[in-house]
Amino acid sequence: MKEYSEKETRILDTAADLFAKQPFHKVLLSDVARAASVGKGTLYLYFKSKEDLYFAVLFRGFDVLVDRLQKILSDKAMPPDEQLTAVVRDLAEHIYGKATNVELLGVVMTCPTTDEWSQKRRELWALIEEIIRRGVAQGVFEDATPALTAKYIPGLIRSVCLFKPEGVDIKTICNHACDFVLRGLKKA
Amino acid sequence: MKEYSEKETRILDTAADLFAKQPFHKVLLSDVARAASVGKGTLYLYFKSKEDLYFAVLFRGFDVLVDRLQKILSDKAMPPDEQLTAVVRDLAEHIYGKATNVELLGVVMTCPTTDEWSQKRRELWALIEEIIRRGVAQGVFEDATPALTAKYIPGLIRSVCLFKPEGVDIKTICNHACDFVLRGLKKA
Amino acid sequence: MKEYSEKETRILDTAADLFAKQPFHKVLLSDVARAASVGKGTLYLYFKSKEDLYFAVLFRGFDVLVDRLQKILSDKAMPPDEQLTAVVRDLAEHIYGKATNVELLGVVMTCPTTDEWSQKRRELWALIEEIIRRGVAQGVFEDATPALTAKYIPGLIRSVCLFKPEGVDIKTICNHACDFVLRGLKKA
Amino acid sequence: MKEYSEKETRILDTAADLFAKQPFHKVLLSDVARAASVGKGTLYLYFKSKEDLYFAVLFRGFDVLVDRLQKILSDKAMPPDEQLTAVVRDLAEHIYGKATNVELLGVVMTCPTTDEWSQKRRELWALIEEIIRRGVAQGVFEDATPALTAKYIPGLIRSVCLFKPEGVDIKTICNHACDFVLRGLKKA
DNA sequence: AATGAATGAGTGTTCATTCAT
DNA sequence: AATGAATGAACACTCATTCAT
Repeated sequence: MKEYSEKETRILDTAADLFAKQPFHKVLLSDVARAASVGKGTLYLYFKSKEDLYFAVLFRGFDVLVDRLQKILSDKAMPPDEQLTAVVRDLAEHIYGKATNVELLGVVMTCPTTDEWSQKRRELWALIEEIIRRGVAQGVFEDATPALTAKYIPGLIRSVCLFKPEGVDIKTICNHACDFVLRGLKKA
Repeated sequence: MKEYSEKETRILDTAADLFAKQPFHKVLLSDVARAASVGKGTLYLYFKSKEDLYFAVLFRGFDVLVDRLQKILSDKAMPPDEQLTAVVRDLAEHIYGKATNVELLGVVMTCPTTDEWSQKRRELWALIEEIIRRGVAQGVFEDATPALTAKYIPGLIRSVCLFKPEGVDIKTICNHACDFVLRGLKKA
Repeated sequence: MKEYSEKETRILDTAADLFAKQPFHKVLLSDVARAASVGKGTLYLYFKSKEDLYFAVLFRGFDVLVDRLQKILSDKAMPPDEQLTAVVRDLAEHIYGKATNVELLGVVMTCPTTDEWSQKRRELWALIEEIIRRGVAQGVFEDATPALTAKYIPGLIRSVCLFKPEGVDIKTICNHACDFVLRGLKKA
Repeated sequence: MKEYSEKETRILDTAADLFAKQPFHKVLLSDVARAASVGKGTLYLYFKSKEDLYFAVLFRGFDVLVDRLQKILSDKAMPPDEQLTAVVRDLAEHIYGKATNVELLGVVMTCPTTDEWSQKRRELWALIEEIIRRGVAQGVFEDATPALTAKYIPGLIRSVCLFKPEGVDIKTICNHACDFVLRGLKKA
């Protein structure tokens, strides 16, 4: 997990909030500065450019998410299907909780091509793949291509959150998404 | 299906191309005009603003897509699981084929709130829901909430396309996505 | 008096109306065209440019005004003080009646330097000067510099109209302006 | 009197100069910026828009003028006819001195309807009216409607300046204008 | 003669970025 | 380190003018 100073954190929080509400080009750095209670120049002490700030926001969100999921995986006592359920639930809650994070999972997977990003992406996929493999090994799951399946589960969750019908609450959504994923994996 | 004049079509094609390659704020209207071989002012004869043009591009892509899928649905002789497979495959190929279309399904579902858009969104969902319902009626599918499932299938496809691992070709992707969706629906 | 074709007249009327309501740069030729029920291109059949149209509007108004006043002057039976009263009254009513004409008398006197304009300006001044001179000759007026006085009487009227206090009607305004002018001229 | 920062003053001076030489739509903000030795963006730190700058220029000129005239009024020792002469002379010199100021008195009285403007206008009129009233009280002037007379004296001066014949100098103009005004007011 | 779709030079305005304090 | 006034490159958008019909 990357570390951030107190001021960096405040800036990132503010920016995350604003980028979540509007597209990139409608977010003004002066708004970010004002909302974060720092001078406009201060932003440039921490981030090279507007784009740099944008990606920093996304990366931090992604980093936090992956870290959380890794904690689930490390609980070796939990059976794979429960782990997967927990991961799905956590992904859903995380995305659902902060509007930024919806956009996040959309861009995150494609745009930035630095090592930092590739690595983090691989961590997420590896983590899900690992759960599926364990499930297959234990005879709970059936999946010929766990690597592939792992890759679109995050997107599936994102979709479920984005396209949820009005009036359906987060619990219901989670349950349905879990069912859907598990039905696609559980051994007959 | 909305109709477009020859010149409108040329502008939309050009803009679609450019918006696919760069984010909104990096696309210049002067570039669009030059590439479409029209004067800059001409853009404004057909579209109120840059944003208007952007959404028009997205809408047209969406419109085309939905229209194509409706043709599949109207073939009453085709069994529901084949219809769903065809829809998934078509969605995947459409998205995969043009970079704009990836962005499309992301934005399309959330941003614009005009009647035109809501209506088109509903058409897409209704269409998929209808296939699932037929499948359930014929005892091929099992799904307690077809309306909900219908809502995230498009997102699922998008994810599969976005997150596809390097070097895997479109056919494989489609097949896997179809399997996944069908396993989630087929009656045991 | 310059002659204008039926269509030219319609364009000038419309333009006069619009230029009266807004400053030059806020009047669009497309608005003029629409309001005059002619094509935009048609304007250019009659006027070389936007500026040309603008000055044509002003000139016509000026021309009409001067022509009307000359009719007063030509009535040799009328005593000079009555003539002056009539001139003042006519100027006031003319300006008051159409908003364009207020602006008109402001610009008219300074801007255009063509022969056509200089000539028309001189006609107006000559006409008033002539009345004053007659008055002086008949011992009704007293004025050492009738040429100078003639030059600012039109402006005075304009001021009276522009700066009239709310709720005072045109008749009152005219009377007051007449009094003021006559007091400045009448022999003690 | 409104206060202006050093930079604001420089911008206003420059703009006043340019607006005096050309009509509004021919003055480019980039020219104003260059001539004032500031960045184009700086203009927008002080003025909301081009129009705002324009009116600010006019207002400052008006403000300066009224302030100067109020100094004349406050000299209680000066008899009313001398005060009026001084006011007329000052108005004339002010207008005559800067081309902007001609435009100024034309627009100033009608266009802007903000409180700031109405108030300043009222100050000017009140000031002249007060002089007339004093004159009437002292038996020097005769005027049934001082409020009305006050309203068109500024316009009269403007006319005298605008319509002055070629080759007549400012002194002569002033004298004539003073005579004219005083003849209209002096008790027989 | 009449039109109005098409044009693109021209301009007001914005906003990321810098730098003197 | 922190600031925010100043900047000017960059861009969306306008609108007088043209010209094919």
